[in-house]
Amino acid sequence: MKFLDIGEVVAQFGLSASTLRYYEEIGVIRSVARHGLRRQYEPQVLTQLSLISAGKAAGFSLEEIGAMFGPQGEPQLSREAMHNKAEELEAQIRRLSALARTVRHAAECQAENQLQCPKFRRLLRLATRREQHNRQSRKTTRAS
Amino acid sequence: MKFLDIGEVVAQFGLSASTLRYYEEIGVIRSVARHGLRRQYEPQVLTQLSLISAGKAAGFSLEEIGAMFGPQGEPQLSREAMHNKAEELEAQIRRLSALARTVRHAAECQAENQLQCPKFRRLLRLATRREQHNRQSRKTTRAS
DNA sequence: CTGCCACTTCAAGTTAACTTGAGGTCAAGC
DNA sequence: GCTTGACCTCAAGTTAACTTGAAGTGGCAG
Repeated sequence: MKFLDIGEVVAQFGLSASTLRYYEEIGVIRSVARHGLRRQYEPQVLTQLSLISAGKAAGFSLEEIGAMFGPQGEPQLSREAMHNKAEELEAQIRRLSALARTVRHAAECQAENQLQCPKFRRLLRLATRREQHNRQSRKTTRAS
Repeated sequence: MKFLDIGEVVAQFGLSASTLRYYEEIGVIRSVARHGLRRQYEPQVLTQLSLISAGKAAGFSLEEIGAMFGPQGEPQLSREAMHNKAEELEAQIRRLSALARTVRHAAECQAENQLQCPKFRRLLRLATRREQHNRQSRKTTRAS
């Protein structure tokens, strides 16, 4: 088994070394050994970092993401939990799609002020509907 | 013209009063008058808050969002800028869709450890591709 | 006219997600 | 065997986005 030095992970994935150490400190990734002082990572960690980065882009906090992995770094979610996550993602996608349509319309709309355009307002209402239950209301600490 | 008290905005939109004051302080919304000490908002502000909340859900910072409004609170983006925003949103949507598909697959996949499943890894690579140019690399301050 | 209470300001605190800096370690190449 | 440089630790700093708390103000119901 060939392990990866932190520098190799940095080179291959593009996050800074301090970020990787931070991720390890809060438990979202782990190193499997030391070479002298130096952390050694399994090549798997690159896949895991992809997962983390995708999760972050989807609006999950590192804490939430960390909870999705088992002690050995394997994704550990029940089928039901995963279906739930997929639901959340799809809801988020619907909202973003509505927003994208809204922005497209605004770009083409003739009204000099978009807030006056009824179609814009209707689209906007759609884009914002049912947002209460997502990142916004949880903890109210930052949202997104 | 009927103006809204901060409490009415809170009641109708669901953000806290301190958040509204904060938004005003950093310039993403504005109040148009005072009644005694009390801020008075135009009803328009509700639409604007929808826009802000949608933008946040899409991963824009309040600073970026603030830059999308003119001094009177009207959305002020060139057609080109709006098309660009729409592109960004659609790229984000594609990534989220790939992620959602990945999660769905993981939920149904028979492999006991998803990281071993080749389809999962391929989906994951798709979900993460070309992510460099988004929120991640800007300022590196928080990402997501 | 009095009191209440929904607002106000301003300073300081909080949380997540990192970064920075100072000072230390150690394997590998010369 | 010495130096070098890539790593290490630990504490403290930073930024965005808010929240909290203390102390004050003023319209309006009674």
